[in-house]
Amino acid sequence: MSQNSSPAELREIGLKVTAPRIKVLEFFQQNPSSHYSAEEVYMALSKDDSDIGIATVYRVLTQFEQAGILLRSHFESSKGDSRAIYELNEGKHHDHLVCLDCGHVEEFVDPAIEKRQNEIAKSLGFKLQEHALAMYGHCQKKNCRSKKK
Amino acid sequence: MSQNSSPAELREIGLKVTAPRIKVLEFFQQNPSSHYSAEEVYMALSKDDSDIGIATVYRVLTQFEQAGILLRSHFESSKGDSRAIYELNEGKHHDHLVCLDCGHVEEFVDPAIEKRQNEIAKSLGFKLQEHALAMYGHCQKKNCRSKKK
DNA sequence: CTTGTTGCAAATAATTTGCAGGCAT
DNA sequence: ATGCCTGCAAATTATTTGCAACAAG
Repeated sequence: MSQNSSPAELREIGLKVTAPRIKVLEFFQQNPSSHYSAEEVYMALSKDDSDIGIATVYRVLTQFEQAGILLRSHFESSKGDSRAIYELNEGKHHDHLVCLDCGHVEEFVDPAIEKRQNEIAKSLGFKLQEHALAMYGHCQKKNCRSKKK
Repeated sequence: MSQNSSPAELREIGLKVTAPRIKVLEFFQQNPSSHYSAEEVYMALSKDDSDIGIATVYRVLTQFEQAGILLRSHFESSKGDSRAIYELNEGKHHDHLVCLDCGHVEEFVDPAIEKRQNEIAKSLGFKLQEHALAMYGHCQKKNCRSKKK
């Protein structure tokens, strides 16, 4: 049944059910709460089997983001790593804490911060629409640094 | 005297005092609390007078950022505007509130938010190093939208 | 069928780098 | 003098787009 959710979701959005779309959607559903760049999705799906072009991956990711299925972020610490990162949109808004060494991403929500943001925007005369808060630091996992490029 | 501060600062950093560097530094000093992309700095300096290459602008901006004279940020709302933005580093940390219509940038600092960030990082086992908080919304200035591209 | 979709290659956009000549010290 | 700098053009990186062949409904 979790298998069938893919085609259904796609139809609801008005997108034809094609192999590339199903593969991308399943990839994210199989790895919830994980963050991937277009290149990483492309690599993962390529190694798996058939031929799916990188351009198609970009197109599908964009369509999914516009449909609200995926969320796009950009994590840029001082040493700019300038590529978009996608994750499954599980409804609940959250911010990110990224490990500068291994790339591990923790998600979190803080009511106090959200509240202050709204107050600040209002006091400065802005109609707040969205925000992006990313914190960068060093995690303390044993396997940290493993992803270091 | 404010004129002489430029060459002095450059020497302290160990960079030779050259025309491009002086021009870029003065450009930012003449427009404090303003945010510019490499392209905008290049345009502004080109229109002014002599020939300074865009590559040199990028090199100088990078050097100034590494020297701590400038701060680099990336403002990316949903409709990704993917270019780096530089501003004079006036010592005091702050976050940004960007108008999605005219590009106007307001700076702010909120002790409550800073405090919560540290607490969150600690609770998740991270040694926090830096963070980037950008809020996006609509300002209410009369001349808003003028910068809309 | 008919229009949406895909892979490939070429095109963009932002930024970086190689190189030979110039300039600051 | 001499090594740091600069402009120009070519190279990179991330992402987008044109196009003809192809497949979903």
